Amino acid sequence: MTHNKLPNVQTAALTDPMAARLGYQLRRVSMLMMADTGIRMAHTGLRPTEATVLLLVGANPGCRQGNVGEVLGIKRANMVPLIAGLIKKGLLHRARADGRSHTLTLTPTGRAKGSAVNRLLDKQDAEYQSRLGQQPFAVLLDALAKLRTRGMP
Amino acid sequence: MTHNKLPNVQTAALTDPMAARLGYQLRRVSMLMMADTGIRMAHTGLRPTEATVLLLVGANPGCRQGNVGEVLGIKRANMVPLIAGLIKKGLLHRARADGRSHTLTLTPTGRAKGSAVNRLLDKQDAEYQSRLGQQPFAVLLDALAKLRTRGMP
DNA sequence: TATTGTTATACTCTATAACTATA
DNA sequence: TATAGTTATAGAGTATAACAATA
Repeated sequence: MTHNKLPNVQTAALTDPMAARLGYQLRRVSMLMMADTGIRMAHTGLRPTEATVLLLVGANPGCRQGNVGEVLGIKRANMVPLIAGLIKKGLLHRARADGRSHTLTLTPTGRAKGSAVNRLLDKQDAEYQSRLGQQPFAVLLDALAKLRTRGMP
Repeated sequence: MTHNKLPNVQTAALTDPMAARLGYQLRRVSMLMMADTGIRMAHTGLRPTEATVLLLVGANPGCRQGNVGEVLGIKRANMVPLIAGLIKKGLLHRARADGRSHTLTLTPTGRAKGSAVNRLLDKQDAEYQSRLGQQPFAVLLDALAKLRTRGMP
């Protein structure tokens, strides 16, 4: 055989010591799926994080801004530009609850976007579920929920 | 009852429409676990990303820089400061393979750090496994592997 | 011409500390 | 005094485009 290319340390597939690491695999898959979500919702003009805020406010009209951040794990300081952006896009309406707290509601446009996002996520989850199989998909979601509640330190 | 605090829309626990969304839960859990990993390895002076590079090089002495990035999903451009940092810390040794490619190996110090990181990750995974149960833990890892290979678009 | 590493730069999301004003 | 929102700023990680040197 001429041009026999024996695998050497340079060209061989590397052994991946992370393959069995839960944290690493969670991160890689999470990033892949997040990127996929981002592409799927690009036409809405929303990024994944903005979309979650939109959906949460849609499900809880009149909720307070700080409460949204609490539920989504977004720090108060980081909520400010996020909310401002959604208001600027005409998707969110902010009103004073009392002198220091704000109340959030979707505008009609925001509700429409929210529905579009929900349909899109339904489709995405359906695709992933059919890839994994219904039962492993359910086990996966259940395991993730357990890891969130039965407290990470 | 004086001071009867009836739950209202402001103080009530919000309904979370993301609860059943795979992508969202993956992201939240991934971030929690990543942060936990970061805390556990803080004393090594390494961040999680640096640690993965260290472990991969440790398992594949003499591998090329670009190949490491490929396996870990890190772009070439972002590998540069990452590798430079590890060399500066005395953990990594870089040599020329040919005029354009570099070869990476761990220094003795790097090997020691790698072992420490591996022990630490073993412990972490063991803890999470005992929280979830052995079987769901295995199903979880398997599902994640499937989601990575049976290609995300 | 394609590959390897590099530079420069921008973007997303997150983290921290300090400030204002209200309760 | 504690809370809600805000400002400013830093950081980690990622992404893209363009370049030099080499194969």
